[in-house]
Amino acid sequence: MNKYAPNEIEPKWQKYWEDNKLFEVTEDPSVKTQGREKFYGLIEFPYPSGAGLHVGHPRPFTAMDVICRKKRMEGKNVLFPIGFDAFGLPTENFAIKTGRQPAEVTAENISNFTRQLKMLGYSFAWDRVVDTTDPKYYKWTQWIFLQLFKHGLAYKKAMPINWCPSCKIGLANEEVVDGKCERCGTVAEKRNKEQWMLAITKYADKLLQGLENVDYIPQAKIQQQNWIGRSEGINFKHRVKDMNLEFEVYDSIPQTFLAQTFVIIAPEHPYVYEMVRGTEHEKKVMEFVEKIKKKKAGDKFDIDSDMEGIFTGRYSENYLGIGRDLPIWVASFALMDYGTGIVGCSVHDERDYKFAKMYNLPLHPVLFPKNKELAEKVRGTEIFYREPDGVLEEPIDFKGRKWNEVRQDVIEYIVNNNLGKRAVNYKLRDWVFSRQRYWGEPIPLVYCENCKNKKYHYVLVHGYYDPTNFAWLMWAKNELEKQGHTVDALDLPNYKTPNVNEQVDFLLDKVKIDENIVLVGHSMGGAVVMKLLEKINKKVAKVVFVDCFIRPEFVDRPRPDVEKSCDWKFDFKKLKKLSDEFIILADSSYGVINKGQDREMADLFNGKLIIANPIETHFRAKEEPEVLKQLENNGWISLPESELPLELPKVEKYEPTDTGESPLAHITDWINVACPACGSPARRETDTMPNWAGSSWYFLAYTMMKEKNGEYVWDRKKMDYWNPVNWYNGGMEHTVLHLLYSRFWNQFLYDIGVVPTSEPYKKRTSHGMILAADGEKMSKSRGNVINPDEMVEKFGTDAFRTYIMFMGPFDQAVAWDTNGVVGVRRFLEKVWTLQERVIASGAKQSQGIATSADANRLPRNDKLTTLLHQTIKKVTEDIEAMRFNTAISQLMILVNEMSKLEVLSLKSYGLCLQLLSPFAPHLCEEIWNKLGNKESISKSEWPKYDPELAKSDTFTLAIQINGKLRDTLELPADILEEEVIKQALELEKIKKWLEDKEPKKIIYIKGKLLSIVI
RNA sequence: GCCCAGGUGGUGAAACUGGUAGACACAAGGGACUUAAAAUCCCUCGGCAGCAAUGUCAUGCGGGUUCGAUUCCCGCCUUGGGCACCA
Repeated sequence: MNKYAPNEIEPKWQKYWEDNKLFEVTEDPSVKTQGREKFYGLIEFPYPSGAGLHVGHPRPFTAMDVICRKKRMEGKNVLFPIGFDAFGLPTENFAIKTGRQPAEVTAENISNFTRQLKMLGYSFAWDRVVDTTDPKYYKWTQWIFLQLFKHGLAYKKAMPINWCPSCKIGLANEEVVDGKCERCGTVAEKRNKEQWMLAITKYADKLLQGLENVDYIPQAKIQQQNWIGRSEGINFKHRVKDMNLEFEVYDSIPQTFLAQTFVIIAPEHPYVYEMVRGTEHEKKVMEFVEKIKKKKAGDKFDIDSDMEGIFTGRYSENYLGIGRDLPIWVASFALMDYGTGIVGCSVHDERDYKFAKMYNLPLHPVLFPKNKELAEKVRGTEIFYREPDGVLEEPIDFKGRKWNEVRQDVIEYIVNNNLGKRAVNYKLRDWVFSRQRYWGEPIPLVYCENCKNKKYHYVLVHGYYDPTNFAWLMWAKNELEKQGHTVDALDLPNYKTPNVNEQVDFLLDKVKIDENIVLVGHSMGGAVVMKLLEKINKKVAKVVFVDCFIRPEFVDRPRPDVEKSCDWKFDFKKLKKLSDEFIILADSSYGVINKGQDREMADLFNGKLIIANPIETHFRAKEEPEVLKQLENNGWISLPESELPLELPKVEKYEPTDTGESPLAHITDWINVACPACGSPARRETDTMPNWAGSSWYFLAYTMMKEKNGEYVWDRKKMDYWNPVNWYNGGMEHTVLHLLYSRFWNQFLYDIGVVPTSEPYKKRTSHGMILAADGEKMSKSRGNVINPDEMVEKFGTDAFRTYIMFMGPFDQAVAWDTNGVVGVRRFLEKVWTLQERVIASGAKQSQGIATSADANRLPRNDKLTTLLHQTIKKVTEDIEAMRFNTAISQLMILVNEMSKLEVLSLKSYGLCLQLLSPFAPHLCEEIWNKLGNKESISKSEWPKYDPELAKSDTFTLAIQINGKLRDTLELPADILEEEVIKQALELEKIKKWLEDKEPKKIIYIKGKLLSIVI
């Protein structure tokens, strides 16, 4: 027998796998995959840093490799891909320092990572490798962004960024240490900059609901839910005394509404100035506002310890009609972007309480009024009542009633009595998508002044029973006219008993239709717009449908007049060609038009679907800003899809410009382009996308068809076969943001019909970090990084992999211990040495080895057979549950037992190798081959255990007296309870402990324990 | 501060669903083989008391539920992850 030489056998088998394309897979059901279930295992693709792979990476990679190797042996068609998430700060900062091209550095890093990953023997489908910085890849990242833009989910907003006045560069949060620039130590400032935002908040509910049907580890689900932070509360209406000003106050704990004694408003709120303008309070209040704004802009602002406020001099008049006026304060801890930016305060909130104490504001510890109606409804009301102005010091006794029951009752009461209306709020904020950096995907948009200033003629068409002065039409007309457009918003004839054709003729008579027209229909007005278009058959600039329908089906009540108003037959093929832009605006509450018609219309027109939260159901309010937003043109024009990818141009300097724009702003040839819409001079967007972008859809890229030239083709058939991902493992540090962002993109892509499922990942698990030997995080600066190259060189890949799986529970952080690798290497040596005993058994090497079917033919009543079957069971179950450490310890127990035997059957040894092969694939391939098998062990069938053979025929009974272990007893497995008790009570030790006392109670846990109480 | 997850021998840890706490390894000590070393094999290995049998304490700390708690409940201490421009 040769010595175990991993450095010889490992490269040999890696080459064999690669040459034979063993882990490349096809999704063509007609070829190899017939009748086989697919399995898509995914790991978070690495960021190819210059430092190379460190031992933290292999933990999740090895885990998923073990799972995938096992699934393959179980007969699944397994896709296990790999790629590189290569855009981002570290490479860019390296480029700035060294003056090298980021693309060049990235290519080097990727090639080093590839070498290391191959060295570790992973069964990756290397033919599908992706690189987010490859223009062929980011073509689709840009394409997805354009879809988001076209569907109204990308918008610009002024947001503060960190800015170093000395380096003249925008800083990432990470680069600001103690409020100072990481590189030069200058105090960082905040600067306001227009940024592209993605409206992830519009998906808040979907992202929440989607969690119900996925199998994520509980922490991940909870973290996602908490991050989205949905709360259902009440918006209370307030009126400012002596002013014509009303506002709404959002309260997520409306149970306490009557205890409110003051109102606070966020310093940034525009109403603050309104309220104090021209009063004696103006100067002081506005100074305070400025001070807080500055404080908040700094890094150190702490919402709780920096609490302060100032009285505005204003009162909320006759609060909720109960005859009390509440003082209105501006306070540092009121947040503009949560709720309405105005908070009603009571003693029941810790912050409010602290604030009230600080400024000596009155407190009413009243939960409910002595209101007869409510008292009857909420049984036991009096127990919640306290005298006004008495400060509540002790907790409230709810006498068994649950907070939530009380809450629902109170909410109902408030709504029924018109004191406020239901409102939902989320903690989730929109996603800041712009980066003023070089090394990211360019945002494929162009800003065109000419398009922005272009004037249109708007035709606003109202619906059934909606005189124009009731809905938003007159308001929108006014707003659009202010912007210099011309508008027709006419009252249609006979709108109470409408005839669509009559209305169309009426409009044709009054309005000249040409390419400069924007048609806007509200509700039934949509039908008028469609019939009008059909009749004139001329192209218009834009068509907007505001909660329209193509069939008169209603959610709330039937409308026979509407049903009769036209034939409800439209030529969508023809209509579709009559404008380049169709916008379908739907009411998210679906209070009038049923869900589904919006999607259908968007499909029929190939239009942009926007699901909005109108101020009133069905957009009945006088002012609907979302409608106006869709009508306005902000000058941002998307590149035609055919011009993608928009490639990153090469630049000389990677530093941003002094103005805070990205380095791309230096390149005038690149920036100045002809507007794709009108041809006049326009400017490209110079911001790039964040690192999150490329990683928000990479799991789809793996399943896209990649052509010989590396071009990706969005092939639905292939995507439908592989998606969703069956099992996604990643770090806990990614369970909030990355997971949420990629779920958002996937849900959006599902909504526009280009991916098969709304949720991208069926199952999500997480691994713990590998720490350095000193228990600290591994980092270059600490100098405690362990390099896998060195480990593989010393101990071999198999020992390295097996140790990583053995070192501790997979989901917890563990410190690296090189000594531990020694122990595992010893174990593998033992496995290798066992070959001798197989040969000694007389088995011929040529005869081949056991398959799982043969396992049942192992001798019965043999201790090793029982252990072998127990091991098959345990290893199979443990891998599935990611309990790799105990799977390996079980294999160690098996191998220790085998080592004690003089002769080992070929069958037993073969089974042992199969079970070990996912962890130590090279070693097992080598021995498997030496034993005479022609095919790779990965092609063999995963062993199955026989439950009968896995059972032992005896067990050890533990005997407790008063909960303490006093003796044990070896008994046959099938013994009856009476016999157990009889035998136990006869034991000398037990007799001694009982001292002739009669047991009060005897509890028998079958096959385990007997508990005697005296 | 807020959200999430941990805390068991000298070390990494194990313990199914509330049922013998410390499996499997590492380190350490002792022994066998060897001229010697490496490798391998055997033994010991949570604390305290005891020659031993055995007893007793012990799963971050304090309480509770239970015949029985590392496991469930309440309070506290502590370590790690995330907190929106690191990825």
